[in-house]
Amino acid sequence: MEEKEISRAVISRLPRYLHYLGELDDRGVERISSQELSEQMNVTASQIRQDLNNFGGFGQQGYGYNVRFLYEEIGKILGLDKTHNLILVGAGNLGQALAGYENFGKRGFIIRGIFDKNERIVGEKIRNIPIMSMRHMTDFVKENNIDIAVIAIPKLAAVEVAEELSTCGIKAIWNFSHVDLKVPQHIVVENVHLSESLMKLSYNIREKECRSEEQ
Amino acid sequence: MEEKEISRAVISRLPRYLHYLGELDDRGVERISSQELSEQMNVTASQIRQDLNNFGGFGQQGYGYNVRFLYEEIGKILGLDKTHNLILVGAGNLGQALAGYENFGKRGFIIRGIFDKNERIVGEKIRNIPIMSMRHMTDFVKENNIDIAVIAIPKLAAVEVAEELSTCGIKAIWNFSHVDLKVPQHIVVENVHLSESLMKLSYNIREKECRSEEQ
DNA sequence: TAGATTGTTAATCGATTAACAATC
DNA sequence: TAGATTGTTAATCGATTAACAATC
Repeated sequence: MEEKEISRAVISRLPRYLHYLGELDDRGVERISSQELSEQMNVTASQIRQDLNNFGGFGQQGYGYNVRFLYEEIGKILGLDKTHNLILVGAGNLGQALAGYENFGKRGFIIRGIFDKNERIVGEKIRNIPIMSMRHMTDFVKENNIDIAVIAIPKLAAVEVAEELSTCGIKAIWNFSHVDLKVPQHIVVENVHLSESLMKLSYNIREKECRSEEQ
Repeated sequence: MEEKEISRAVISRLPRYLHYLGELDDRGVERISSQELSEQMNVTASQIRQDLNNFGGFGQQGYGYNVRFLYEEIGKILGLDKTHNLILVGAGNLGQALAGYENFGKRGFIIRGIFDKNERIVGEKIRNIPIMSMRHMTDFVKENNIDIAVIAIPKLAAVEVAEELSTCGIKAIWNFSHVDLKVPQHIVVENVHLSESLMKLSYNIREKECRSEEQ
């Protein structure tokens, strides 16, 4: 639909707009100006208007933005108006944590099946979702219209699983393993590298200490 | 130590350099040029050299970089040469997953205690780390030289906990709750907002579909 | 109509890439 | 010394901010 490619930076701010608009809506706020929103979110009003105008004019001069309307439009931009079928690969601690997240379901991300290489837990259920054998993963993906695979297994296994998934029509991989997966271009990969996040935190501690010592 | 502020973008690439250098070292590679590394990592050689030279000259003209040496220097920059004492707030699925991550310990991030508001599990242990009552959290932080608190609880509780933590000498918060915490300036906050990551993924699926339809 | 606030263009700022002199 | 590759300066590109005309 859209012509020009929209920058990563803009996209990564959309969920945060959605979040704040959702809260405003919950509090019964009907309209908001870019100025007000910018103060709450600690960004510039100009940035908000620029970001939104990548996707169209959602506001009205002299009025601002309708909170509910903007919330829903951003939801649509992010594809939250559609249901996504997920599988979860890896029923370890992290996998279980992800399976337990109720928010995902609310946003239309539904886990349809869990796969684990440990045959002893195959047949069990987590949150009423069956754990199945890895052998059946690709067939399950094909037969159940699965869009997204969540990879929550160690990195060596992750590389193999990503390869298998590449061949069976998956659209995206949400990767929690600490490795850069190589997949065909038509598959989207979104990485959550927790240890990288923790290292950034560590850097910032050190940096802040140095700074305060200087003074 | 360093004079000029180093940009977020640079910092967020350091863990990835570390990762690749670690793998090279494991494979016994002794030296590497920015050119070679750039090909493996899918970035420009120029960017690698620019990034590194924010922190000093780690290479040698005509030779390149010593893998082991660079690995350790980046580790130091990221503060991985020091041990960090952590507490984990929230012993739910996510908390347990985080407690189980052996990689963190290897990098010097040691979880010293777990806190949960569910008094029934207080006294139990996860990976040999005791679960304690929330009432004792601030004292524990003070007495055990805790630098980092990992917040893995729902957002309402998270806001309160962050406030408590602000008063007892914590240096940083690793925040997994879906809320922007407001803490004093001297405290570092690093957010892991999983639902935002999933929304970005969702956007990219939609975007890629539109693009392929166009052709 | 007057006031407010958007949408959008122009200016600025910062980050990335290219180029090359320095040097191992 | 010749070749390679860094460290660093300059050029380009992109993203953010400022400004303001359009318009509700």
